[in-house]
Amino acid sequence: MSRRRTGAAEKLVGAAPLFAALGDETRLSVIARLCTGGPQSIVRLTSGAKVSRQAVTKHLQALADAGIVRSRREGRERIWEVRTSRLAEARGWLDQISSQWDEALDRLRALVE
Amino acid sequence: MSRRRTGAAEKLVGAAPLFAALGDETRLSVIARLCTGGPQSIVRLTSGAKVSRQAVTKHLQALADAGIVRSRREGRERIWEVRTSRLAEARGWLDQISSQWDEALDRLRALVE
DNA sequence: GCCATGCGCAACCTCCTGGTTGCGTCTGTG
DNA sequence: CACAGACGCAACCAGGAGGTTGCGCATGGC
Repeated sequence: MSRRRTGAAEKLVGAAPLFAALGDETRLSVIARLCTGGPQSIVRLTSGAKVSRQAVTKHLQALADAGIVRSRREGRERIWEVRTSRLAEARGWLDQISSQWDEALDRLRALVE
Repeated sequence: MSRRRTGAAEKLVGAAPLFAALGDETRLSVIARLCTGGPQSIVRLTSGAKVSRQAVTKHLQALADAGIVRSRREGRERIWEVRTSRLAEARGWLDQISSQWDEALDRLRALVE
C-alpha cells in the first residue's frame, strides 16, 4: 500500500501534460464551446473566437495530444469531440493529491499525540 | 439553471491559471514531496530536487498565486502546505465540463429521435 | 468542370516561462 | 557579537508556447 502510494507519487509528474493542456484560456474556451455546442468542426469552433482558425487548430492538436479531445474526418470537415474519460483521470490525480496530503497530516497528528 | 450553466461555461476560462499551475512537472514533484512529507520548508523541499532552491521558490510562489499552496513564517523558515480546497475547485471544473458535454450529447440524441 | 469551402503545412515572430547565479537580509545560536 | 543557516530580490539567459500569415490540397455542390 505504501509502495503503491510512493510509486503513484512519482508517477504524478506524468500528469503534467494533462493539466498543462487545460491551463490555457483559449483552450478552455474551445472546450466550453464544444460542451455547449456538441461535436463540431474547426471553422464552427473558430467563428466568434478571438483567435485565428490556425490558432484553434493548434489548440485542438494540443488537447488531442493530451488525450482530452478526439477528432474524426467527416467529408471535408473534421469533427472534434471531448473525451470525458481523460478528464476523469485528471480528477483521479487531484483526488490522490488531496488524500495523500490528508494522510500526511494524520501521520503528523499521530506523532504529536 | 441553464442561465447558471451558460455563465459557468464563460467563467470556465478563469480556471486556466489553476490548471496551468498544475501543468508543470517540477511543480507536481514539489506537490508530491509535500504530500509525502507533510508541511515543510523550502530547503527541505529542495533537497533531492533536480533544480535549485530559487527554482523551487519560484514554483512555490506560482502555486501560491494559484491558491494551491499556502505558507507561513516559522522562525527563519517558511513552512509550505497544500490547500486541498483549491484542488476541490479544480475537480469541480472538471465535473462541470464532463456533465455539460454529456448533456450536449443528450440534446443531440434527442434531436435525432 | 469549376469554384467555394474546410483543412493542413510551414515559416516566422514575440513574449512568457523555467532556470541559474550572485548578493543582500533576517534570524537563531554558541 | 559573530557566524551560519534559511530565505528574498534582481538580473540574466535559453527555449518553447501562442499567434499570425501565406500557400497548397482535397472535397462537395452547382
